[in-house]
Amino acid sequence: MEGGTAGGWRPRQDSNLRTRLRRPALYPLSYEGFRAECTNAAAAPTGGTMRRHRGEVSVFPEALHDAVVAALRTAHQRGALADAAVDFVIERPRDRDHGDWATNAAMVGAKAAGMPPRDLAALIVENLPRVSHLDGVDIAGPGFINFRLSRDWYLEVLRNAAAGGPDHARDPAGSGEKIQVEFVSSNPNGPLHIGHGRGGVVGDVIARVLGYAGHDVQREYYYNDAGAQMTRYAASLEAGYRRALGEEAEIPEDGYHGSYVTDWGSELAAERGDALLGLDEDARRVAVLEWGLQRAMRDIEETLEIARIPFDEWFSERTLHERGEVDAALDLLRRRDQVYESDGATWFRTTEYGDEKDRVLLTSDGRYTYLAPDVAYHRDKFERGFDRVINIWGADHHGYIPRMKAAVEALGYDPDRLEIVITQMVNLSRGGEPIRMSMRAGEFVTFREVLEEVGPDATRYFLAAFSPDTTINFDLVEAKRQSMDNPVYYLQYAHARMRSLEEFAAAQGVMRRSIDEVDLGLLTHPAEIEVLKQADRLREEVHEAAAHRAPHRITAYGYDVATAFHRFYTDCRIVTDDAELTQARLWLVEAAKSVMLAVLGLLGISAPDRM
RNA sequence: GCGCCCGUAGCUCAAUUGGAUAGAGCGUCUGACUACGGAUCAGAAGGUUGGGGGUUCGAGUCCCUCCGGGCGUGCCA
Repeated sequence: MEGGTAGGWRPRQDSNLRTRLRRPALYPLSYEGFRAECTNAAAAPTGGTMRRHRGEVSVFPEALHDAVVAALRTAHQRGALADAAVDFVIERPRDRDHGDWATNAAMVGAKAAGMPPRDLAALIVENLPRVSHLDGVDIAGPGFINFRLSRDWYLEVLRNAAAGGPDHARDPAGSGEKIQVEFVSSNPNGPLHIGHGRGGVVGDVIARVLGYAGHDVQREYYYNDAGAQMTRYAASLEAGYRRALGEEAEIPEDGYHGSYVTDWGSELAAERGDALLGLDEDARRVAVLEWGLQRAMRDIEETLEIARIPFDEWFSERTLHERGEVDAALDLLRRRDQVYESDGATWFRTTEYGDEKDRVLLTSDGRYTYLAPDVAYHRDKFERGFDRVINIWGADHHGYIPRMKAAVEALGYDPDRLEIVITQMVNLSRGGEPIRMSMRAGEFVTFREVLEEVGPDATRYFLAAFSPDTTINFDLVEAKRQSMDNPVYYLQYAHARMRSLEEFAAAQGVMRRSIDEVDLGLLTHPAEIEVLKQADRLREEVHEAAAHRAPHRITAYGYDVATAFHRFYTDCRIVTDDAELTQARLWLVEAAKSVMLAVLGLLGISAPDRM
């Protein structure tokens, strides 16, 4: 068997099997690694193609990559090509009329081959080995080689999706990395706002997508239940409490002025009466703080539950202090000579890692800055054995990336294992009227209120549908309108139609036979095949969304699936007098339902039977 | 000033991370079921991708430079 080091045409050592499926764990960067992975994963090539785990039939685009490499080698052995390396890709053509897959191999290799791209393309096609389910190959444009798959392939896709249910394209648990996704992590001193909501939905969908792609995912919420902001919160809440009891009390200038402070102050008064007034100042402050912490956490947890955002771990900053991890982390930095004293404060040399200035860890009056526990926290994360740690942060925190990266590196970990996803801001409005948001200064619409007004499905769709890099304008009136302004209903309606079809068929006395007894070859209508072509994209779309931490690709894909199904529904009557065709089409509906349920599940959106 | 994000159709956004003729939805206009749900489907119009320069077979995408918007830039969190 040819090894990766054999002469002749080959991918460059660092070349990337650049399909739309790209996670290293499944699709290693080098051709050699790729081959080794196949062997190790008990997914060795069978015949000209490969089969994956559990009889999964997704052999593309890998089979095409192999075939092109083989063609290049054959051409080389026949003396038609000089020895060279080429870094080509197998990808979806942008224009679907060009075929199912395409490669740029002839274009990127033309220079090394010393021949025009189209000539090299012809040479490749000439030497291409047989690939099952490959129905046509042609050369187009500047030298693209386009591949067309057979209808039989898509019937395989149907069988796989129909039999496997919503998880039919899921990669085996643990086949990827061990990843922690930490998100929301709002301080427990008030309700969540829409920005937290966006981070929550983005983090949640990323976690779901990573899990579907085979990664072992842990979801974590880190809350700062220590530090100066909690003291200010307690002081604010105490003022609210005193007012509720009829006393004169001012919320401190640097405190929290939202209406919830008044509300929760009244709650506290109702619960405890004036009992806290009898305590000495320190005891009272502690009591108020503890009550306020619980109250805020309860509100946050309830809100996240409404939004269907679960967490595996709620991580308290206090526990870091209590276990001495903050001091230990600082000691470690001292031993590594990463800190120094200046102006009475303790500084961290983050500039040595590319930060624009050094940062204070211990203030001149001996208090930790927020950075100190954060350093300890990130050390704790990596000590827990994650291959990768992903933090979802709001845009207002982007300035902290360099120092966190610096901390991770200074602690001795590869900073690339810490990844920060920044979500841009959300501007709330109602009917075009901007709603000003200010956590500290007063009025704002909470995330919970948005969920209650718009509904979790529409809210989640809206917050997931845009690239995290895009600033979102979230209009409450638009978002809850049940129209095309919010495509979530378009997706849900597709599913409701599928369910409705099942019921209709049953009411007509039509039951699905075993798929093995059904002639799927009767499915020839373009709208039928289009549904299957969309279904075939599920796995690669998940991997793409996972690799790029891009939830919006799933909403876009779901839209395409729904479009294909609605078109099919319009063009092809499913339940007819033709019993055989009815069977085939009912199975097609079943396959489409698997895909739709997978998408809705990844988005955390409900799949109603009727609407 | 410096750093990060953004600038694409009237509006809201995509664009397989350098691929082929830049795509969707909304809005506008024109159409479609005597049976499975019209929250549907088909079609049309709509673009100098903010401006300029560069890199190469090829640029919305990468580099430089202007212009405009947002967010940061604390011994606050």
